[in-house]
Amino acid sequence: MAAEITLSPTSPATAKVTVGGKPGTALFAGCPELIGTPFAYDREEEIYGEGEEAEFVYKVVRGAVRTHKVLNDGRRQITGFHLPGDLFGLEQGETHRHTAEALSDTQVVIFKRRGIERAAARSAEVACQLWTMAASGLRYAQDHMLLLGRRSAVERVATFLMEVDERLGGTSTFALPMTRRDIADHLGLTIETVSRTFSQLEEDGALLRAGGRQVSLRRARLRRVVED
Amino acid sequence: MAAEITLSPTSPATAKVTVGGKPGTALFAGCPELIGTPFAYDREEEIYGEGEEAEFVYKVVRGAVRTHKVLNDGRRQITGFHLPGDLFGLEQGETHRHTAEALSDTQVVIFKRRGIERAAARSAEVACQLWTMAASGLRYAQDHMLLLGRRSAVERVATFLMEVDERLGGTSTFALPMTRRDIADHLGLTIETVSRTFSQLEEDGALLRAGGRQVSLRRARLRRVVED
DNA sequence: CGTGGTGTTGAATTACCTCAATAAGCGTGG
DNA sequence: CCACGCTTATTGAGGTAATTCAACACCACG
Repeated sequence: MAAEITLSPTSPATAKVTVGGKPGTALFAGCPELIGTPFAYDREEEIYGEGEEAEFVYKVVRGAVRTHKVLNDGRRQITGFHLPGDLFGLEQGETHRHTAEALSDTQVVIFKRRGIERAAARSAEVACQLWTMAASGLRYAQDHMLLLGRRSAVERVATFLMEVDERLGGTSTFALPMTRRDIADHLGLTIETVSRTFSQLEEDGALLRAGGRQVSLRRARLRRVVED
Repeated sequence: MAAEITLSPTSPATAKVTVGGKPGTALFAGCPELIGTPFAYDREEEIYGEGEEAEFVYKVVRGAVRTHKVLNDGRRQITGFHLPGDLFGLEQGETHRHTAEALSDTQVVIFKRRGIERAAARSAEVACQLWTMAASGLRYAQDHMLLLGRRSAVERVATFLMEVDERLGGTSTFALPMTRRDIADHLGLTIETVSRTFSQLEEDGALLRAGGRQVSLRRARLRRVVED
């Protein structure tokens, strides 16, 4: 499980890439020195561990990543899933506050944190972008606090499915990139409860399943489950 | 409960104050135009509501504030308590994403959000401070996600007590500034469970109580309850 | 002294968990 | 293409931590 792999991101990939964000809003705009290096991880490979020095910042190109925290007895809380286009691993402070692992074979582009910080110290525009990213992470975390603190199992799962759908393009038919365990550890439930809840939602006609991961949502019904 | 009070913070308090943060790290340093206006709220008074335009940013001077989110059926999650020295209400985006209310009679200093944003657009230093604040909020929220998703009632209450103690100065004897309901709604529990857990912790010798709010912690014991 | 808000305690209920068995995917190699 | 083994997912039965409902105690304040 804990694949102890030492990254040496300085050696590989010679092709450097300047990386923009979503069309229009280039990431770290106007900072030519902030170029990213492509990098890849295998399924279940650790990208960085909690407590390690935060040397890099990552942007998902293909695949998916989870970040989590663990208690010493193994209880785990997944704080976020990161899909193509998402940035993760951006800390201020010297160390990572959680662990990141690839859900599947994943390509990322990495940036040196120091470089970003130096750019932010000079450019108000870059610094504002960092603020924006932290703020949107904060919004997500606060919404999730409400979910974890006050919502029932069905509500959690329904909310989660709609969220993933949206982030995957909103086609309402897709393959979940994560296991039941990952979902459970994100929603503060057990795998069994997640599984049962999927079954229940299917019975209620709120979704269709094909082979575990593949789902097709009836969004209106799901929305009625969450109702707020 | 929902005291609908219209604030007109433009009219009152003539005494303007420039406000620094913790000693050494002045808040919005080097920005003389960012001065705060003192303002006060009564116990249980709403400071701003979810969805309202985010016109001001607030810094607690005396008293205490809670910020929360609600579901339409009334379930509530308190996302944070704000004690003297803390900043709250800082959004990026036009509207507040939660409601803020005074726990007790509270004095704050308010800043115009636009002013701060304008300063950030010009000064990398100010922008970096905004990033820092958002990032520390994010760290808190992520720790709290772990608590809400994976910890038992005793662990939640014990963690909470140690946190409040620390933020109040770490004397381990203090009066909780919030009700059982507030604590419950912060920890994702019911008032009864919080109450029972206090009793249990007292039996276990992890704390002493005097009249509901007043507590005296045996920190070593509490730490053993949380254990990690 | 009442009165209303706040906190505690008890008894019964329940949503979710734990333990355990079975089934369904899925990659590998014959 | 099927058999095999391994991982992942589903389902059932029983247990439990936390909730719900309800009664009572405690102040603070008129």
